[in-house]
This record gives sequence, C-alpha cells and structure tokens, in this order.
Amino acid sequence: MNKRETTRKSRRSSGAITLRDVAKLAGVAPITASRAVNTPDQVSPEVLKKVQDAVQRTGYVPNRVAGGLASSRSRLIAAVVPSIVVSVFVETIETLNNTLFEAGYQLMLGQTGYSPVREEALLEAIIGRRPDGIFLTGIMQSSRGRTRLLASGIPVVETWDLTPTPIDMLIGFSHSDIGREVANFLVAKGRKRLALVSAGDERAMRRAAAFQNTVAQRGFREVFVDNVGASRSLKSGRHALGRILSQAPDVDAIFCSSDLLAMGVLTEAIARGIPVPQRLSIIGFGDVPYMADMVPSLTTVQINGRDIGQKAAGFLVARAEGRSVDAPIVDVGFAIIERDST
Amino acid sequence: MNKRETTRKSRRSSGAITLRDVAKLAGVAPITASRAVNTPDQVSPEVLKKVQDAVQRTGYVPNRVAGGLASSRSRLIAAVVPSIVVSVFVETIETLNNTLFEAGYQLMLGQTGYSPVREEALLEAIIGRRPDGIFLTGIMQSSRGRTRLLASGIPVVETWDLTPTPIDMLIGFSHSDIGREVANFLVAKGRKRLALVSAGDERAMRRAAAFQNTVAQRGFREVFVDNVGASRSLKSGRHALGRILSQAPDVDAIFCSSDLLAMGVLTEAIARGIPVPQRLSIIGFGDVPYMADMVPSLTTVQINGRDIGQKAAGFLVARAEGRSVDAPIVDVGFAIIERDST
DNA sequence: GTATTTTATGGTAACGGTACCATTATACTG
DNA sequence: CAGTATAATGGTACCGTTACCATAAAATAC
Repeated sequence: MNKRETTRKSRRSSGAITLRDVAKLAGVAPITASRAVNTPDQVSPEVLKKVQDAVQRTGYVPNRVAGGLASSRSRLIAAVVPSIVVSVFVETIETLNNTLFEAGYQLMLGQTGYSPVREEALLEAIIGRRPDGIFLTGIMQSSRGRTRLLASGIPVVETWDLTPTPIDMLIGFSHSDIGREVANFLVAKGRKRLALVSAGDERAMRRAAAFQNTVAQRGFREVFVDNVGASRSLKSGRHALGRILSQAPDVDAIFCSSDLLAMGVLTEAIARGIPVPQRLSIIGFGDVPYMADMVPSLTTVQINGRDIGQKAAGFLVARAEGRSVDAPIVDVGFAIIERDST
Repeated sequence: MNKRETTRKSRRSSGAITLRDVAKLAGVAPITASRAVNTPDQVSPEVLKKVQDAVQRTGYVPNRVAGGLASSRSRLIAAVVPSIVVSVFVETIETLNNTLFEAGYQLMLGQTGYSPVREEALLEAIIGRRPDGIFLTGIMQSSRGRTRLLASGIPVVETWDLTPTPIDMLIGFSHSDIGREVANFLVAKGRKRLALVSAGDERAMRRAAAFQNTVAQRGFREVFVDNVGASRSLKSGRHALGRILSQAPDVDAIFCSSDLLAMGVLTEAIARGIPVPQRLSIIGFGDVPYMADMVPSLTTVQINGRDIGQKAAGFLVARAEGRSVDAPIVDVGFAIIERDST
C-alpha cells in the first residue's frame, strides 16, 4: 500500500518540496503551515517558528501555480506592448514592472510588433493564464478583442491614448491635442512651411492629422508629409530629411513622430550644414532620456511614461485586491519641452 | 442536493467557462474534450467537430494555470535582466520573447536594477511560479542563487558572459577578450594615451581590467579611468569627458563601457570643438542600432544580442520539451565595428 | 472465425495549494 | 460562574486541468 503510494507519487509529482512536507516536519496541518507562510499573524508564535524553521530546513518555495488555481488569484499582470525596442515605451514598462514587483506581482510581457494577428493570438495566450490584470499599450481597437477582454472579467487598463469608450480603466493623453499644440507652437515661433515625418501607426497618424488640420485652419500652406511606415530608425529620419529637402526645399519646421526619427532628421541637417534651429526647426515626440543632452538639444513632446506605468500598476493592483479605483480614467497630459532645436 | 452543488460552485468557482462545460455541451467526457483541444489527432473527426463547436459557442479559453499544475508544465519562461532601459539588452529580450511566443511560451520579465537584494527576491518569485526555463542576463554570482536554481531543477541559461562553471546552459562572450582586443585595436591605430569611461557593474569592470592590463603589458602609460558608477546616461558621458580633459588633457583615445556613454563623450567632444577622430578616438560597446548612422558614426564593439535571444529561446524550449541540447555552451563572440569615430 | 493489435473514449485520482466550515481552548462579559 | 466572544488549529472539499489506467469497438493478423 505504502509502496503503491510512493510509486504513484513519483509518477506525477514534480518531486519538489510541498507545503505538506513542511507541515509534516513542523508537526502541524498543511492549512496551518499555509497560514504561517501567508498570514503569519493568524498563528501562534510557537507554530510560526516551527514552520519557519521547517521552511528554512527544506528550502520550501511556495508553488504559486497551485496557489493561484486554488484562490483564483495568479498575482500575475500581463502587459501588451507593440515593441520594447521602441524606446518610448521602455520606461513605462520598467516602472510598471518595478511597481508591480514591490506589490508582490510578476509581469508577463507580450509584444504585438504592431500586428493585429499577433495581438489576437497574444490575447488568447494571456487570458489563458488568468492574470489578475492586463495592461494595454494603446486602445484595443479590434472589437473581437474588446469582447474577449470584457468577457474574461479581468481588470484592464488601456494606456497611452484617450477614448470615450474604454474597456475598463484608462490612463493616457490626447494625440490630436498634441498634433494641434505642436502646430500652434511652430506657428507661434514664426514657422510658415511645415512638414511631418510620421510613422504609419494609428496614433502617429492621429497626431499627424490634427497637425495638418490645425495648419490648414490657420491658413498656412499644406503640410508636406513624409510617411516612413514601420521603419522608425534614425536612418529613416535621415532619409526623410533628404526627401523633404529635394521635394519641398522651403520647409522650415518638421514635426517627427518619434524622438529617434527627429534625431535622424537633426543628424542629417547637421551633416548637410543646415543651421538648426535658424533655418530648420525640429521637434520630436517622446522625450527619450538623452534628448536633453545632445547638441543641439532636441525640442520634443514629453510624455511622462513612468507616471503612466506607476499609475497603471496602482490601478491594477487595487482592482486585483478587490479595492475599487476612484478615478479610473486619467488624462496625464503632455508638455512641449522647448530646447535648442526650435 | 443539486442546489447545494450550485451554491458550492458559486462560492469557489471563478465563474468562467471550463472544460467541463464544453464537454457537457459537446456530449463527451472532459478528458475527451481536453484531447480534442490539445491533441486533435487523437480524437475522431466527429468528436473533434462537436468539441470545436462547443468551444466556439461558449468562448472557452483553456485555463493554463490548472493545466500547468496538472502537467507540471507552465509554458512560462522567466527572464532576469538588470534593466530594460539599458538598451543593449532590449534586442535580446525582444527576440527571446518573440521566439518563445512562436513556440507557445510566454515570457515573465524580472528586473534586478543591478541590485543583488532585488535579484534574490526576484529569484524566489520566479521559482515559485515554476517556469519551464529561466533566462539570466550574466552569470549568477551569488552562491545562494546558484544553489537555489540548481535545487529547483529548472533549466537555466546564463547569457552575456562566459564562465567555466555555468549552472546549466550558457550563451555568451568573453568580456576580458573584449577589453584586450579594444586595447590592441586602439594601439594599432597609433593611440598612445588611453582612457576608460566605465560603469560600475562587474562585467564592465572586467572589460576595463583587461583593457588596462593589455595597455600596461604593451608598455604604454597607465590608462586614465573615469568610473561613472550607476549613471549610464549620455549626460554622464559628457561629464566624464570634461573630467578627462581637465585631469589628463593628453588622452587621445577613450573606450566607453556603453554606446550611450560613448555618445555622450562624442557629443561633448563636438561641443568643445575637439576633432574626432583626429585628436580623439572614441569607441563604445553594444552597437545599439542607431550608432551606425550618427555623424560621426561610432566605432563600437558589436554583440549579436538577437542571436543570443534566439539561441537561448531555442535551448530553453528544447529542454522544456524534454529534448537535450547538443552544445549547451556557446561563445557567440563579438566584433569591433570600425566606423568614423576612431 | 478467433486471436491480437490498434483506436477512441472514459473513469478516477492526482497536481499543490486555499476557501470554507467546524472544533477546541482561551479570554472576556455581566 | 455561566454565557459568549475570540483566537488558534484542523478537516474536507475543491480550483480546472491532465496522467494513468481501463474498457469497448474497430481493424488487422493468422
């Protein structure tokens, strides 16, 4: 009988130390050991000590998978990002991750590569893991995705954008406001012939559209648009300026959809001996850390990515722990940081 | 009786659709439904169709937590990184993540912030999640950590470094070789008065030490060392050059422990009108994507981070699926990419 | 036509914890 | 001092899935 039991065990068990082993060693029931580990103030000091000793001696590490299944709380938060190579998201993710870790949560990272198909598959994989919360970069556009998330009942925070119809919580800012404000800013600086270097993603396009509209409304010449599609590199910024100069040589200000593109435009301008900002104003987006210390330093739209990450972590943890979030829709705004390139 | 059952259920259950629900709807046993979902070729076409219909109708998403517990396979891989803001690691993580996702695995991300205390806590959290594999950036230095990992029995791949005593698998390159080769490279270029701008982490220090030794062995003057500690920003690179110029004005070549620091040094040099590379050679480390397209373009030590990520994913998945890895210790090497800054 | 393998399906018992309820010992109340 | 609240501990069932074994039906072998 005993033998059979042992055989059984060796077939299925992972062989690791379990709470049962710890409890046996400490001479208490498994449930008591569980309490000693998780809610120490619910057990007597003697029992606590015995269990802690047993944990030490055995090197027991609680199995969060089992715990998660039993309690329906995985202590896992999933984050969906287009790409972590796109540096503008990195600080948000880092802060999100760190804040979650402090609160006892782990981060599961998924990258869509800006692909809807990928996003769909990712969502399925994420929901299957039953995380306690989901962080989305941007608004979930696909209605299938929205339905899925809603049906899952998992707290969701959409970020990095605003919408009147969020799935659940929302921490973002208005891309069209940015487009408008940047246009106004450049016009106020006396610029007359404006251009855009824009990536092809939806949010960048929204900034671009607002920029164009504002320029048109104020009666200036049509904005020259160079769309670099998915190539967000410094090099594509350089090439973009090349095209602008040959097709619209009188352009005197360029709004780029990322700091890296702006840095490319700036680099090309310097290489061609075009004085910045005298002949050409350049403004980026994102305020990646090192932009302030370049020469010339880059004027850009600052987004407080760390703030977004921290707030999102706070929201998700609160909801995971059954607390409600007072103001679950937050506009964190943006700021145009004026430096030497305009 | 039935009532009681229902009551019970509502107390504990998460309320989500389970495999049992799907099975009931399809008119088969739960285990058969499980097979239809996971190993479709083990069931008859009719049953397969019935189950797939039921899945569609219910919107069933398998609970991987429960599956993981039952099968001791979480399909989760954990990655430990110092920081994702340090751009040199980002491509590795991205490729690791993407490759894992293709194979049906999710990535759990942990950041140590270069802190051993943090690393310890992180390890505990990771092991508790019973991932199928662990990716480490660098070698696990702490012997407690090594013991823990070994005891956990989880496949581990250490990366970004070499050691004669890896915990398990290893994909890296030699930091001392880099220090030596860069010194030789600069000397071959005719440089005589060398300096280092180094971050305080262990691997950077190892590159620095080898660099210094080589310079000493070849009979050149002692290397001027500027240690920037934990501040790896462009700005600290700029400040570092300031200090070097005031304390060792005859320095004619600088090896920086990261591309970002090198970019800072380069920026400061340009700002001060110091001709690069005529009066000053600058070489970085990492080959962050945009370094090639700056003016002047930056000479640097190229590490194939994507290759490391892809290989690591391959190794970990193989081991997770019970296959063995032929050559689990790989030196991916490095290359000095000569550009305009030397 | 019987013996033997293969295929398809199902029953049952884990996996390693925690929720829920029950029980006992102890402290407090009036 | 009985009656009641509180604290500490334990028993049991269950979380949602899969491993393992058993069984029945169909296919193949001889």
